[in-house]
Amino acid sequence: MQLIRVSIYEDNAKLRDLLELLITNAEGFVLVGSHPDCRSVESEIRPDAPDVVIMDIDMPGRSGLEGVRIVKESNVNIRVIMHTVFDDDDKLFTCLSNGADGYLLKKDSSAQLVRAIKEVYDGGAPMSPGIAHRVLQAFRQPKATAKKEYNITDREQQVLELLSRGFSYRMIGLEISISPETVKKHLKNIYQKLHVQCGPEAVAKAIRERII
Amino acid sequence: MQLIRVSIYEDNAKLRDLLELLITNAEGFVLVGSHPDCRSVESEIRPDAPDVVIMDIDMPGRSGLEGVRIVKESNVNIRVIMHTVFDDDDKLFTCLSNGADGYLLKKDSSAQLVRAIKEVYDGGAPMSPGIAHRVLQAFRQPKATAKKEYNITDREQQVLELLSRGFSYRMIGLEISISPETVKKHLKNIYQKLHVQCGPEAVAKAIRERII
DNA sequence: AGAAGAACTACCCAAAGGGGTTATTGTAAA
DNA sequence: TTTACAATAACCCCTTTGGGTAGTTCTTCT
Repeated sequence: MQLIRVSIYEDNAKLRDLLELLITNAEGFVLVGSHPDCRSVESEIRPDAPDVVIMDIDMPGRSGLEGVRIVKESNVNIRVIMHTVFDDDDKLFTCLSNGADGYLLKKDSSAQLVRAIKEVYDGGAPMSPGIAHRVLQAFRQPKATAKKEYNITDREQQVLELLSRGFSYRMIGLEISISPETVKKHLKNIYQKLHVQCGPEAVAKAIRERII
Repeated sequence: MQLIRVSIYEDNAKLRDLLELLITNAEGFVLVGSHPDCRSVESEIRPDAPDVVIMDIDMPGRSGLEGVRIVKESNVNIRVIMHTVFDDDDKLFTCLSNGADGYLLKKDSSAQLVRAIKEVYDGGAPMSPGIAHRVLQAFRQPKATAKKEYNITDREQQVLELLSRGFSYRMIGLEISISPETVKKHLKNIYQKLHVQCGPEAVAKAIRERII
């Protein structure tokens, strides 16, 4: 069986030593790199040639948020597991959009970390339970929530939707068989309800709040 | 320790029996319901009062896609684990947006299912490795991809971004210190490149294609 | 029964948007 | 060195947008 090549990025020397020990002694792994920060990731990643990178987020000079992006840009096949104390949404989703393949909290056990490395190597996406839950929650449709929040009526939503598809007031009126003046009135109400000034801003807000 | 109340929705009688047996014999669980389809979820969910629901997707009459939505509408605190042979993206993401808390494939082992029930009850989000990977991939930013696709320049992107925030041509010009006429010129080019007719449509497309 | 609000229409008017055209400058690729 | 194109700016001209105001009808809630 092929050994899994693991590289570590972790600024805390004690924890880094611990991780080194863990990887070195675990069955099936070989430690190919261990670095205190991401300042030279670009030049380290080629000689290390890891299969899996364990990446802390909070490091001096250059954070793991950038680190994961750079590693993934150099080679998408390298799996990156974030390993951090942070569990705030901002950092989490930044990591994910930058290409992280897993997200573990430092409070998780060594055994879990070892399992996670195997899992990510096999094409999985290991996450701490709470993290996984937050990720799934991001897919939940607030649905009518935002629409209700702003008191947008069905008709207003329909007008907004047509506006976002490039229809002029006149065309919207023809499409849903009302006067362009009424279309205008609906939009005036929409702008008030969404607290925006104009069409483009309304469309942007409506899309971002999932109203349309 | 509190027993975890589990309810099953599975049309295959053999598998349903197997699941019943599994739940009944596993430590810490109590089986409170077992149904061959979702046709009467609304009326079953109250008397069953489950903590966790195991839900197949492909069932006669009403699919688990609707099932999970209905369960979650009745009570968001009930955790729902999808349990299916399907692993196509469409069904997966429909489940998630309908509120599923976990997603296991039937090829996974009984032990994994038992672990998953405990995990979801504790606020986690158990997923088969391949599923978790697909979920994370959905967060990956195509980033500059769409921008490149349409040949949108940095300046054009910047103008578009300000437009989406409700700035008029004049205000955009003041903001980035160029003439409003130049702003107009940039937008004319943007509309051509994005194949749209007007501001609202451009903003809608730019957001949906992740250009801004 | 009365109040509230959604949906509808209309008019005035000023500001903004958007198509077409032309032209200069700087930078980067061929 | 030519060529291409991003970024800049300006002009004409017409359409569209959006604020203000005022009013009708219909449904729904109290």
